[in-house]
Amino acid sequence: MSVNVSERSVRRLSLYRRFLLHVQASGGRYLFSHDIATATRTSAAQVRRDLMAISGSGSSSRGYHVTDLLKSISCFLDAPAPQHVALIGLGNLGRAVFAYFVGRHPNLRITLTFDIDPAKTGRLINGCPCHNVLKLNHLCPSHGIRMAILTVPAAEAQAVTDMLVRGGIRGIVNFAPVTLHVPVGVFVETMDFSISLETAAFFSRA
Amino acid sequence: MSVNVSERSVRRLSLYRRFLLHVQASGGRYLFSHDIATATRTSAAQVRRDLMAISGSGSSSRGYHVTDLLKSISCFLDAPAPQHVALIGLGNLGRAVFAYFVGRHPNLRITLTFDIDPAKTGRLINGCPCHNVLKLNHLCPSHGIRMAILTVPAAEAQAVTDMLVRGGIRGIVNFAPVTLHVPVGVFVETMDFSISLETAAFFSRA
DNA sequence: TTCACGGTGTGAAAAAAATAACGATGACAA
DNA sequence: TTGTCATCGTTATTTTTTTCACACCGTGAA
Ligand SMILES: NC(=O)c1ccc[n+]([C@@H]2O[C@H](COP(=O)([O-])OP(=O)(O)OC[C@H]3O[C@@H](n4cnc5c(N)ncnc54)[C@H](O)[C@@H]3O)[C@@H](O)[C@H]2O)c1
Ligand SMILES: NC(=O)c1ccc[n+]([C@@H]2O[C@H](COP(=O)([O-])OP(=O)(O)OC[C@H]3O[C@@H](n4cnc5c(N)ncnc54)[C@H](O)[C@@H]3O)[C@@H](O)[C@H]2O)c1
Repeated sequence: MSVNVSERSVRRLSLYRRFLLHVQASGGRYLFSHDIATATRTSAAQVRRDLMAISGSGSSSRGYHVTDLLKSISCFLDAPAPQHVALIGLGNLGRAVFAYFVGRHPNLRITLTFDIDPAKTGRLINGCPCHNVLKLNHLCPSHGIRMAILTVPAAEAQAVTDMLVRGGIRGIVNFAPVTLHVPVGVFVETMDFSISLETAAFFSRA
Repeated sequence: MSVNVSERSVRRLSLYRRFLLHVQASGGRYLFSHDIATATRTSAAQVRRDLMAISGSGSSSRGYHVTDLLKSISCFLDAPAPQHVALIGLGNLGRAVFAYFVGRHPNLRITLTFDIDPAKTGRLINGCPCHNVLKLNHLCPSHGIRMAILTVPAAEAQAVTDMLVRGGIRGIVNFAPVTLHVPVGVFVETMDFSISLETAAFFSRA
């Protein structure tokens, strides 16, 4: 399934899908590769190449059929059944992310949250139970959770990551400004605001 | 200054710096390229190559002198004087980002904020004035602001971006889940939570 | 002193990614 | 029908990025 498709390509496919959903919502039926390209800031050749990899086929005269293409991309990107996600750390950012998340990702579902603060554990957050982080090892496997969103303080992030890995998590979206160390086979995506900021600062002067 | 240094290299240099600051704080004095490499999940050759580009030189017996290297990297990455930054959109995320930002980036300073909600404009947020977004065109140039952090709803992001560009902004860190269109010479870094999430979801199954 | 060792700096090689090129296809106008 | 045209799918080429390889250097032991 994931054979021969690079990380960058997956990221672009996800972008294409978002654009296609907008087009579909506003009634568009067909798109050319260069339409998708300009909307997502890439090249027509790149779009065709990415779509080739997932065998989303278009017609040379009308282009790509929006709904069909959406189906192809979603079939490729999404798991057959919704994936369960754990959220660790219900501070400012964790709660904001949870609120943002809800309703936006039909194929992903935050089913458990964890914190270490007794004021937060044992309650429901957005209708979702919050457990003590020590139960992570136990609860993630039993709930079939393979993905986590990490919004704990930087100093705690590696320790929590180790727990997540032991609990069988294979994909982590990390908001803490640290480089996480994980075994091969575990995917980490760090949303590093500081690095992005410094990078933008640098190139704003270039 | 920025000649011959790729975006990826800048990003890594920023990571190296963060690690070096930790090492410095805990009293470390020298590091080998492979130390930096393992800490930042890259290779020793990559580290040496990146550092070569900014002429941060090390000794073959002791490695790199932490403080000297920090100086070299900071001299390369940072502007001679602190850069001024505007923050647009003081909702949940905007306020969280502002709080996070404070004290963390000595060489960057959020000097103005903007919103469209009359309940927010005209006040001080963290001691920083919040103006109506319509004044953006006028105030950014007069305050020497060349960078912006964008935390407005997705539907507003492009319109606000257009204002920012007209106001002379050259670097944008965008949190809205949209692909922004800007003229060449303007750098956009989109912190795209949805795309990162979907990418992690994909590779957690790979 | 002399040698072995482990590291740096850097050109060469390899790998990965993006771009360009081009035959094939179908729509449409003449 | 026939020719033109724009776009697709795919292969080839170019560019970018990473990794490899190795000469050279400073240190410490013999
Ligand atoms: N706030 C932002 O805008 C922002 C921006 C970028 C990055 N970040 C990063 O995101 C992370 C969270 O930021 P925040 O502002 O929400 O911080 P916060 O202090 O508000 O929240 C942290 C939460 O994690 C919990 N926690 C602490 N240790 C834990 C552990 N071992 N296990 C489980 N839960 C634990 C705390 O109880 C708290 O609820 C930090 O790493 C921060 O650097 C935040
Ligand atoms: N909350 C999250 O965790 C999260 C995560 C990822 C991405 N995002 C994105 O970040 C952005 C902000 O999210 P939020 O949760 O803070 O939303 P929010 O609605 O709480 O805040 C948006 C703010 O922008 C202001 N605003 C609206 N239109 C404006 C305009 N034209 N000019 C200036 N200001 C304007 C509003 O008054 C409000 O203060 C959204 O694009 C969202 O998709 C949020």
